[in-house]
Amino acid sequence: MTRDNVTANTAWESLLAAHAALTRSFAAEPIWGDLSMREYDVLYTLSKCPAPVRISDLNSHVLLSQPALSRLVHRLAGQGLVKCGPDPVDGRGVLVSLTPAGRERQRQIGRQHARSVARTLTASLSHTELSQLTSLCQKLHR
Amino acid sequence: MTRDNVTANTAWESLLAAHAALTRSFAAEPIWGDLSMREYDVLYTLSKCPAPVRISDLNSHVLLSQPALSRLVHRLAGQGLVKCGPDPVDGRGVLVSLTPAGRERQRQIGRQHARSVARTLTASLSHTELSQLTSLCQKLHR
DNA sequence: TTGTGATATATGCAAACGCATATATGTGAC
DNA sequence: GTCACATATATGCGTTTGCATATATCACAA
Repeated sequence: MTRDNVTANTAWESLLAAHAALTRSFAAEPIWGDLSMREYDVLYTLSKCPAPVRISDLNSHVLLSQPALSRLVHRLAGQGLVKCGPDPVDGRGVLVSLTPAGRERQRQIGRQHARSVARTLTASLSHTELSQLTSLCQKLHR
Repeated sequence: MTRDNVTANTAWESLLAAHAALTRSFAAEPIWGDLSMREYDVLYTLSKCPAPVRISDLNSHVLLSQPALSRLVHRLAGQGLVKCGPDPVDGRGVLVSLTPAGRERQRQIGRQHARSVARTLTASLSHTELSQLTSLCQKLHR
């Protein structure tokens, strides 16, 4: 294996380790109520969408199989946090959007989670380093 | 929210997105056989340990609850890929290690996976950038 | 040495997941 | 229009997960 390949694999392993450690740390925060982090992730994704989104579009943001996401969305709908409606343009699609209750719940959790993320990451990295990390990760998923 | 906090949250979101996209891409490779990526992850972690490891030590490397990891390890033992033995020093502990078959299986999958990781990451980042990413991620989980 | 609390792993059980596939709708060739 | 194929979501089902808790062992004080 070439040196570059070793470097690439080391980088991936570091990213995995950082992801696991930080995720575990955030999951331990007592801010999630009766939601799982995955459910919150969907609420968060929806909160950044100006218009209703198809389940398949959501699926490209969430690391979950299509059936699992479909059921997750319907669970959230059952709790009144999202609304599922037909897509007028494509009868196969389902358009998902936050209800007011869902938006409120996302904001409430998101406020605390954002604080926690900021506290943890700024404890390890400078402003410049955080920007570098963002830039590198963005290059990675294109 | 301060500028630094926004930067930290942006960085975390980028890392999450990169992790999800790359994980999905690697999972799609037809190299895993009858193992899940989580099961491979345990084999890989074991392959880097010179001596048998306790389940609780494994658990700090794998993002999985203790009962789930315990059952995963016993599944792997049932397939003859790992060996579980008592810890002579601490009767509560279970020491886990790769069997020859497990080591062989890890190597076989690992070879192909490492190639795939290298191909994907070097396509997006230079050698220098990969080193920077490693350094930043390592700082993150301390 | 016995009791008390901590730690390592295992187990019962309901919930959630992934895979395969069904259903419904869209798209384009003929 | 209709047939064949592609796409979006849903459902059946066996497996895996997490939570709560049980069990076994350790550490150490009385």
